[in-house]
Amino acid sequence: MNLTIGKLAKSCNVNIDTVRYYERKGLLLPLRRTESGYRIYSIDSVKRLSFIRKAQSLGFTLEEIRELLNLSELPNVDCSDIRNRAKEKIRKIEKNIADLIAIKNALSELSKYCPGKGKPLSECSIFKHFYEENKLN
Amino acid sequence: MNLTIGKLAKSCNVNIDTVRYYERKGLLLPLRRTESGYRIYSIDSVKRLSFIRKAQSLGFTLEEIRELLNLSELPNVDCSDIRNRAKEKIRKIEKNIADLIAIKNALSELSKYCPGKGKPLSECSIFKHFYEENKLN
DNA sequence: CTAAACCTTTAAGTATAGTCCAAGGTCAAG
DNA sequence: CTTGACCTTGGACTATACTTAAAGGTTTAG
Repeated sequence: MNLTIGKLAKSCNVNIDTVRYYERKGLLLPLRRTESGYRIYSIDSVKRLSFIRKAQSLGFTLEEIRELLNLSELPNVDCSDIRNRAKEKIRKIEKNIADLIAIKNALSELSKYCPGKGKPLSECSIFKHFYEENKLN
Repeated sequence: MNLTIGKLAKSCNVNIDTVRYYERKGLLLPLRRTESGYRIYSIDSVKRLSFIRKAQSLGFTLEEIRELLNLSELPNVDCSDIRNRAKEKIRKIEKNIADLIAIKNALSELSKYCPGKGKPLSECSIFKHFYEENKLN
C-alpha cells in the first residue's frame, strides 16, 4: 500500500507543499523514489504525518515534534521519556497562560478606570498608562 | 529638547534598529532631519516610543498599536473608543487563554494514562493518541 | 495519442518583530 | 586634524510554519 505525495497529503488533509516542507525539515522522509523521481510513501508515513498534525494541535512545535519522533526511534526509550516531554510542554503552556492572564488583568484594571463615553483621551486611564514616564532610565 | 536616534533609543531602552523599524512601519516618525540627514526627535517621540513599548507589553501587536495611535489623532475620539479597543483585545486574549487551557487539559489527560517508567512506547497513551487513525477522511 | 492530472525543482513570498552588517558620511573632543 | 563615537542606507538574516510561483517532466484515463 504505497502512496504518492498527493495521496498522502490528501489522506491527512494536509497541503502537498506542507509535506515537502516537513521533508526539508527532516520530519517525514519518503520510503523511496520512483525512477522518475516521484516520492513514494508507505502507510507508516500516513501514521507519521498524522502524528505530526495531532502533536501540533496539542501545541507542540515542529522542533519539539522532531524530538519526540527522534526519541521514539532510540533504543531503551520508555513511556516515562515521552511523559516527561509532555509534562515539560504542559509547564510551558502553563507559563504561557499565566503570562496572558497577567496581561489580561492589567488591561482589565486599566479599562476599569477609563471614564468612557464623552471623555477626552487626556482622561483615559489606558492612554495615561501608555504615556507614563519610563522608570527604566 | 531634541534628540538624535541613539538618544531616543537609549531613553526607552530600545535597540536603535528597532526605532528605524518602527519608522518603516509608520509608527514613529522623526520630527525632522538635519541637513546631513540625521533624524531629530522631540520629547513627544519619547512618549510615543514609550507608548508603543507599554502597549506591546500588554499584548498589543504593532498593527493594533498603530490603530490606537491613529485613533488618538482623530478628532471627536473619546475614551470609549479606546476602551472598546481594550475590551476587544481582552476578548482576544481570553480566547487565546481558553485555547491554551483546552490544549493543556488534553495533554494532561493523555499523560495521566501513560504507564510511565519501564513501559514500552507501544503502551504510551500519548503516542497512541498521536498515531490514531485520522477521522477526517 | 492526447489531455488532464499529477509530479519535480528552486526560489521567493507571507506574517511578526525585529537584529545585524557593511560601507561610508558626520560630529565633537583633544 | 585626527580619532572615536555617532549617524546614514540598503540589504540580508533570525524564528516559525507554511504557501505560491514558474517551468517543466510523468502518468493515467479516454
